[in-house]
Amino acid sequence: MLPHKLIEQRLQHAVQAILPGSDVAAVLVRPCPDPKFGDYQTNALMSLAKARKMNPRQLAADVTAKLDLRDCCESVEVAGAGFLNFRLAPSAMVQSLQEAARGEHLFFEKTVRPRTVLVDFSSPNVAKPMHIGHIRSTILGDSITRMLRLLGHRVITDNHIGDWGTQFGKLLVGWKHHLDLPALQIEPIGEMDRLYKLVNAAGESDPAILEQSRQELVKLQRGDEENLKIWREMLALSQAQFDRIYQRLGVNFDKALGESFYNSRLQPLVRELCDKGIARESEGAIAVFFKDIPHLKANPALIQKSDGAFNYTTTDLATLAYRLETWLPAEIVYVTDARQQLHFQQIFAVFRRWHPEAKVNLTHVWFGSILGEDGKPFKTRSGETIKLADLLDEAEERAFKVVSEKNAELSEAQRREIARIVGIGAVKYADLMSNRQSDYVFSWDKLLALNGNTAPYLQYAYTRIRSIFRKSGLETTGGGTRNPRLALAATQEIALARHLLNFGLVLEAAVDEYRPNFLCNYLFELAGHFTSFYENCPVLKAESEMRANRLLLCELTARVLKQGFEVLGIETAEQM
RNA sequence: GCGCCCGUAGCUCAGUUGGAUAGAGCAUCUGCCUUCUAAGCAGAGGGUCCUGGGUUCGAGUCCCAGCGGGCGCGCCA
Repeated sequence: MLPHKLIEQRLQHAVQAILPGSDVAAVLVRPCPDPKFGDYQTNALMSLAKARKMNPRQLAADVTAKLDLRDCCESVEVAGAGFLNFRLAPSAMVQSLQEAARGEHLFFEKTVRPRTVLVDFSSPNVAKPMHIGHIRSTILGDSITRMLRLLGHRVITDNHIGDWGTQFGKLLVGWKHHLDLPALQIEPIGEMDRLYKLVNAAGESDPAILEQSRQELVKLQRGDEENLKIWREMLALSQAQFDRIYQRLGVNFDKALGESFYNSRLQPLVRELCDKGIARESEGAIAVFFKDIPHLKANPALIQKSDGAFNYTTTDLATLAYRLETWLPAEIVYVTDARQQLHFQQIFAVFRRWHPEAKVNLTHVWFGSILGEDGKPFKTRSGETIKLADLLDEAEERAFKVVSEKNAELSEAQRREIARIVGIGAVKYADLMSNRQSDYVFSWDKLLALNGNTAPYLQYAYTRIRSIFRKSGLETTGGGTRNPRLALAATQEIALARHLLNFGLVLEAAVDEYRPNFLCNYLFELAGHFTSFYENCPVLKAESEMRANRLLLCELTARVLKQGFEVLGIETAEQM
């Protein structure tokens, strides 16, 4: 068991003994903010004492007296207002490193309570280019999925593609009257996008075109063969585009049930909500009102428009119900931008009335916008939305220039591959490293910077380790079990080892709050500890035992970095 | 008008159940490449955490009010 888990467990038992019946779930340890205090601390005893009007230092002393941590801690001390500081015994730290070296763990443990989680993210639209607005959802959703799976949860990813709706009326008019077939073959998305914009603009000055679009839409919805055929072709062309982007990003979905999949469920759903008295007619539409929910009081949810058509609230409700009956998830996570908060509050509120018995957790993991360096929504110079494919191309191109400068002796193919890993990694990392709820300013110079909290800096730390192993002629240390006398002496060695031990702690926090940036910060600090070690502690030039110890630290650091990157969806290169 | 979010170093941002002396990168300044990749390291300066109250042993974090900014608010998604 990892040392901090062991401490936590014993601590909870001790608290239970001193304060029978108290809720010890919140009695947790975390790394000390400053190593001078120790390795781990708990401040939970202060709040327990407060709630009981006890003397916090006395409580801490009483708990300490009940604690036996001689096998893993050098000292346990009461400090300050009632902190309890734990300093690990060097042997406990070494033991943990050796377990990791033997492959018994990588400083994290799988959950003891695996749950089924459905993650809904990305959701691009048919016949439109994927753009900058899709990137955060895609990358955050993918990383959240990877982290959950690493900790042993069962995850189903479902891409809720926008493949139905009023835009198809205009698209059909465009396709039938203005289609440029050669252009469609070369650049299908661009052509469909052009058709939509063309008809949309024409409709603004000519009501007849709008009427024509409505007619085509109605025909499609009624199952007209010709329109369905065109619609299916638009879907296939779009899916090919999505697949190319997802392949570049290394993102996979278990399911891609678009909005159209739920068409047949919408009318029955509205009828059921009306029959149950949850929804009612209002100004010609069908709406759900929330008189009893203060912040939704002024915001009823429309589930059927006055013209009889359904909207995305209807579809989302049908989708939610389908997912629940199909996969029985304990939780459904929606990864979308902040502007949809009200929408999801409405969806969740309607759903709770509709299925009050359902135990499922519904979570809206929302995120802020990507801004340009002028602080306004990120656009091209001409004011167009930035296409995702172009963004990725530019990232690779810029990375290629840097790699070529720094490492001109590598072959072009090698430099291209490194540029791909660094460029895509940099775009992803920039998105994941900031608090997802803040807007962030997109800057090529910052995300491809070679220092600071960036993908290239972290990837570089990894290549330095790999370089040591190449030079040593060893692939790895071979597990390090042949070095039972592992001892850490230099302060940089100890700082690095201590940080390695906290990987799992951080991973759990990142998953609990769906905040990959916790993991990014951890990896940045790990890379910092490593480079500091690298500068001060020669590895290959060290004498036999010290050399083996240092090689082991290198190997474990590389493994944690690689594993950390992997759950962020970022690749590593052997050299840069 | 109502609701949500934000305001931390010159700039861009972190800040984990409220917790110990508020951190990082950039920029500025000072050192370090006959030594495992200097895409690096070591160090320095730089703060009324928007303002004012409150709760608390303890507030950047919680509550209230105000100022400033972003976003959302029935037939788009």
